[in-house]
Amino acid sequence: MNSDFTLAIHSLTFLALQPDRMSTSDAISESAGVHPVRIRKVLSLLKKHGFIKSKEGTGGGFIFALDLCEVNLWDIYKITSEGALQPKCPESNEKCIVGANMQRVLCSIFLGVEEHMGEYLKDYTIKEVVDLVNKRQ
Amino acid sequence: MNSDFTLAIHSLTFLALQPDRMSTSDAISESAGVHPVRIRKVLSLLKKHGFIKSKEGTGGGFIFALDLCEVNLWDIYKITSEGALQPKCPESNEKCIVGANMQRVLCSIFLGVEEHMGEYLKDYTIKEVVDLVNKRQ
DNA sequence: CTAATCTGTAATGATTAGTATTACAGTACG
DNA sequence: CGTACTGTAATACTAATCATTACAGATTAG
Repeated sequence: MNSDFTLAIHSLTFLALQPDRMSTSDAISESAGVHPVRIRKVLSLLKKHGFIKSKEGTGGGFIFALDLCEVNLWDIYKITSEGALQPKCPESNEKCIVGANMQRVLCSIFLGVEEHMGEYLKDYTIKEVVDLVNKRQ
Repeated sequence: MNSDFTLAIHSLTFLALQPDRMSTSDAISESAGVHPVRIRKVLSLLKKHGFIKSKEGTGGGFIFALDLCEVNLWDIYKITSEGALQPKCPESNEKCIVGANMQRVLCSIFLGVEEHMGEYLKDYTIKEVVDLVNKRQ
């Protein structure tokens, strides 16, 4: 799994703590320790799904578009990393009963895992993450 | 995540269907569509944890050491891929409250996710996987 | 209107993770 | 002995991830 998921969480948490003004991709990228273009790519996704708004030009940047409680980690996972759990199986041998069926079986298992994980992630909203970040300063 | 986890499941399922004789790493690798050395590396792990036995030399190979119901997918995940969910965060900025705390928060969240996934995977034993593989031949 | 400051995105290059391959030592058997 | 295996290290290849460069478009300040 790439780190788009964690970068999205990082970005949203950052924005959550600056609710009154625009934050630039430079500021967020400095906080997260990655390249600004990378952050803009992630933010672009988040914008497309309506979690944040953006504004170009001087004084522009990004800002939260929803209430912190309305965005949970499962929403974020789905748009950044859905399907990432399943390791890609090489084409296995159709002549072997195991090879011929394993891929199907593994797919269904991993789908189940992801779904199950979803139930867990739904319980974490950005509000909760913000609270955790604030807890130990 | 690399595919050691799925290769381990594949190998064990293969062995489960050959309970009376040794299977070689070549046979398993052909079924799984990967290189024999790779399979031997995975099998080496499984052996170290007592799931299978091996024998060198002519007529040697690998064979299941336990009852199929005694091995569940969580056991296998733990020895092949524990911690693999967490994407590695780059060193973030200690001067920013988000950067300084996000890593700790994400770690605890991912630990929770993995633990939760464990509850799900514990319900799948190799026996169940074998049944699924046999279902549609 | 022009320069400065942003987002948006494509394209390229670097780095790292994952995998295949080679090589060879060690064990067992006939 | 020679053959057929496991066990493992070392190297090479490939694919995924990430950084960087480049530049077009939007917005604002002066």
